[in-house]
Amino acid sequence: MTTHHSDLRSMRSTARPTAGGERSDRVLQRDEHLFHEGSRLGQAYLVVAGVLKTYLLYENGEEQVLDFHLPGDVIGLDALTDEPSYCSAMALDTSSVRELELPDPEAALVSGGTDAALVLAGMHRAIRRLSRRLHMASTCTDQRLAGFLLEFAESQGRRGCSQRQLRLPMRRRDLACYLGLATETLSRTFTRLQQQGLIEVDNYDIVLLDQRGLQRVASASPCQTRHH
Amino acid sequence: MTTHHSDLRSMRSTARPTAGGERSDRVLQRDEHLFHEGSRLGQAYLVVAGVLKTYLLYENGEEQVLDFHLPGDVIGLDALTDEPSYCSAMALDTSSVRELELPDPEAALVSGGTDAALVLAGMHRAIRRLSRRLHMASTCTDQRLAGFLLEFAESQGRRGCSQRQLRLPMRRRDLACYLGLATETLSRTFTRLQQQGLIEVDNYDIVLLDQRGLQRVASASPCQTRHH
DNA sequence: CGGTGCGTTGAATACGCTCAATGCGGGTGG
DNA sequence: CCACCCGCATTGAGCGTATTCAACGCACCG
Repeated sequence: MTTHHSDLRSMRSTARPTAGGERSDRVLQRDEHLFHEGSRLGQAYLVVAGVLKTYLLYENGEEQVLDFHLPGDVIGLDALTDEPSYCSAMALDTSSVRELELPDPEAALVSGGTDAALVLAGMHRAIRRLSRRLHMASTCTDQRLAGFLLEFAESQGRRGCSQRQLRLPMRRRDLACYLGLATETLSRTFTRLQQQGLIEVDNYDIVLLDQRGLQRVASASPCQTRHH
Repeated sequence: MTTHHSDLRSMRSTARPTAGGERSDRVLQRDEHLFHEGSRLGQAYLVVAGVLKTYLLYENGEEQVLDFHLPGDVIGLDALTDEPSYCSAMALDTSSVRELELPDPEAALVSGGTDAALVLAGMHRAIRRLSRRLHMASTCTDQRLAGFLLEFAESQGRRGCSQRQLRLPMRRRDLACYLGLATETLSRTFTRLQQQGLIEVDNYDIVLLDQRGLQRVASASPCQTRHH
């Protein structure tokens, strides 16, 4: 989970020394990965020396750095959920990390369908979502709105409603604050998508005319903007 | 914690029905708050009808909407950590929510210094940090870099190092990806802050000359940009 | 009928991005 | 030891996009 700037003090108390003394540290060379997105961790890591970054890579090659990790930080709280890691970790310089034994309570807590596991999974999902939105925040407006509409449609689908016809439950101002835009810009973006024949806008009622087209817009690389 | 689009299915299993049958739903009018930032929750809420937003308000009056919550969503997983809620929740329209009893295991799990509580607190912090960065992502470059430098200085302080003289452990490209900028823009921003006498830049070595000035830049309102 | 809230549209500006060139240090090989 | 290259940071010019400020349209309501 990439706990940000956790201090040693708090983790020491949770780290359970391996029977028989200190576990040896693992050394990473510059540009070497500690783990990759999607891998199953099994344990967290304490950064002992050096510096690492956790990051996400997107389809179009863009990279979103999530955090930098300096000595004393802990990486990979992910490991506590039974989900695969949602990000990659790479050493920016020669570094050294120590594996942390996960304390027993979590081991029990994480596996199976315990209540706590559900909560952890929920927070895990929230972090993944926020990371994705952090990246979306530096894309062009069409991309952001298209992405939102698709996601909203999907959530409507999960509720058993139409995935094509949407009724937005929020005012423009709130949606603008959600997407990080000025309301005027949001408005213009709606009409632009409409002019491209991707959606039909009638105030709060939106029809997704071309779902595939929206997908394309939502995941376009930055420079594809200028062809029209 | 604002669990995003958790479905009913998974939460029903964790909700413990109050002894003696259904708890009555609480109805919120449009623009009415369910809870405010900083308040202690004690329980989570299931959205039954209507729509709510969770959001953060910043010093300068800007608002960052974190999420919209539709029927079936759960708000306030925050309640599981013993931290006060880090965001506010407001009804965007007449809405109805149901209080969820927290299952016993968490009650025990959350209180005191259990290991699990540490982990939850860590994830909680991560979510708060990401939310903040999400908002920073739509501010001007000076603000973003100033904010980063101050935060980095503080983290250095916690490690017992100088809070004035920094040695950045990452390349420009990584920092740019972290801040959501082009490396050229980041470079220009460094020199701009230097020209303003706020910092001194020598490759990876940065000196914070005017910490208060940086604070001011970091938390400026959007239109304060154009006075110089 | 005149307010008020909200969404849209228009014009001008500012800001960050792209592409290209330059600077600079640290390697490597002749 | 020097020449050259390579990676990386910086600087410059031009451009595109989002923002700001302003006006207008429209529905709702007193």
